[in-house]
Amino acid sequence: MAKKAPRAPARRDAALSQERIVGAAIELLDEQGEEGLTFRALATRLATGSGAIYWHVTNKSELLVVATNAVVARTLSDRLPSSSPRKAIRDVAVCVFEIVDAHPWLGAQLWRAPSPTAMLQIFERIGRQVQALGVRGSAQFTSVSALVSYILGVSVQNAESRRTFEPSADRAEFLAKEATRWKELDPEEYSFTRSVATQLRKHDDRTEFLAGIDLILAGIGASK
Amino acid sequence: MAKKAPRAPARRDAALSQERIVGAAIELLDEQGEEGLTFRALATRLATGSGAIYWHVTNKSELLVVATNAVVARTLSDRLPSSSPRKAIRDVAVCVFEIVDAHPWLGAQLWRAPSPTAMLQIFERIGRQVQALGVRGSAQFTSVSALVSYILGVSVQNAESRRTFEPSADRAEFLAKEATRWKELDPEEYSFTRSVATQLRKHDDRTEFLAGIDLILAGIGASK
DNA sequence: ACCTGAACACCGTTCAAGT
DNA sequence: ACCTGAACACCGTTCAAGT
Repeated sequence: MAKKAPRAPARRDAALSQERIVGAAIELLDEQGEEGLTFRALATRLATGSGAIYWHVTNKSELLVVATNAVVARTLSDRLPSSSPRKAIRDVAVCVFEIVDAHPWLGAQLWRAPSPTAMLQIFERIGRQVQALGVRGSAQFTSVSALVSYILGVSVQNAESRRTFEPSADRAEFLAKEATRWKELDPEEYSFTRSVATQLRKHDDRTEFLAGIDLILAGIGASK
Repeated sequence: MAKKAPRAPARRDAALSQERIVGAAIELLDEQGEEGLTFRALATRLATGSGAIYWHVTNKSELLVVATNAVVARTLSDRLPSSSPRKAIRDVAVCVFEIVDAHPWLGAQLWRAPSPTAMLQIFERIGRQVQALGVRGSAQFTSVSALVSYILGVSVQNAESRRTFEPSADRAEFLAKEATRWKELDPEEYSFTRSVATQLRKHDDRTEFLAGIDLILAGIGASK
C-alpha cells in the first residue's frame, strides 16, 4: 500500500556491511513502517542483490533486533544526569516515549529481542534512579519492573494507535471522533467510559503519561 | 516451523458462518500461534476453499480483530462483583493477565483493533472501581489510563517472552539462565541490573504484577 | 570472501466459474 | 447467495554461479 518512493539508489561505492544494511533498514522502517522493510526493497536501496544481505545478517528477525538495539542505544546513550532521581526517571520515560513515537515500528520490537539489550538499558537507567530514591531490598526490583512495564506499555500503545489511524491525521480530529464514539456507547454497559469522554478529547498524551509515572512514584514513596 | 497437526478436518455439515470461521481461527491461533493462522490452513480445517472465507470476513486483519474481541468478551463477561474496589481491580488485572497468558497471540492484537472493543471493556471495568475508590474529577481518567496501560503492558510482555523462549521450556531454567546472563554484564555499565539478578531468578510473575498494581493503587490513594 | 539473481516454498487476496 | 480453487502479486530464504 505504501508507495515505494523511487529515491535514488545509494551509490554502490562502499562495500556492504552490517552497519550499512542496518542503516538502510532503519530508513526504510521509518519511511514506510514495518511492512516497508523487505529484502528486495533493501537490496534495491543498497544497489545489490537480495541474497547479498544474508552474508551480513542471519535473517529478517535478526535484522530487526539489531536495528532496534541500534536506535535505542543511539538515543539513550547521550542522556545527562539530572538534578533529582525523580526528574531523571521522568527524563528517561519521556525519552523512551519519544523514541517509540518517532519510530513506531520499535513498539512491536521492544518486547521481543531474544536478548533484549534495548530493554535492559532502560531497566538499568531506571534502576539506578530508584536506588537513588532510597528504595531498598526486593522493593527495588518490584518498583523498577513496574516503572519499565508502564513506560513501555504506554509508549507502544501510543505508537500503535498513531500507526493505525492514518498517517498524520489531525490528532485533535481523531480524538474528537473517538470521544464522540465513547459518548454514544450504551449508557448501562459503559457508564464510566461515557463519563470521561470529554477528558479523552481534551487530554494530552505526554501529560497523562507523566501523571502515570508520578502515580507510580507516589506509590513507591508511600510504600517505603 | 510449527508442525501442522493433521487433525481431522471438521465435518462439512454446518454451513460456513463468521462464527464458525472465528472459532476455527482461535483454535489455530491457540495451537500454532499467529503464524499458524493461514487462510489455507483455515480452509482445510473448515473443509472449504480459501476464497469462501472472504464471503464472511473482509480480510485477515478483520478476522484477527473479531477473534480478539470474541476471546476477551467471552472471558471478561462472567466476572462477579468483588468485595472491595481494590480487590475488584486486582481481579480484573489477573483476569487480563491470564487471558493473554493463555492466548499469547492476543498480546499483539490488544493494542491494535481500530475500534478496540476489547480494551474498552477493560477500561470500563477498571473505571467503575476507580470511581468506587472515591477518586474524583480528572484524576479518574488519569488513574484508569495508568492502570490499564500497566495491566496491558505487563500482560503483553509476559506473553511475548513466553512465546519467544520456546514452548513450555522450563520457566525456572530460563530464569536461571537469564539471571546468570545479568550477573555477567559489565559491572560499570550494568551495576543495578547485576545487583537484582538474584531477584529476577526468584521472582514470581504474577506476584510482581500484583505488586505493581498495588504500587499504582497506593499512588492513587496518596494523591487523593 | 563476497556478491548476484533466479528459483523455491510459501503468503493474502481476487475472481471466473460453478451450485 | 454462497462456495471452489486456480491464478496473481507478493514475501523470506536458498543456492549455484560468478568475481
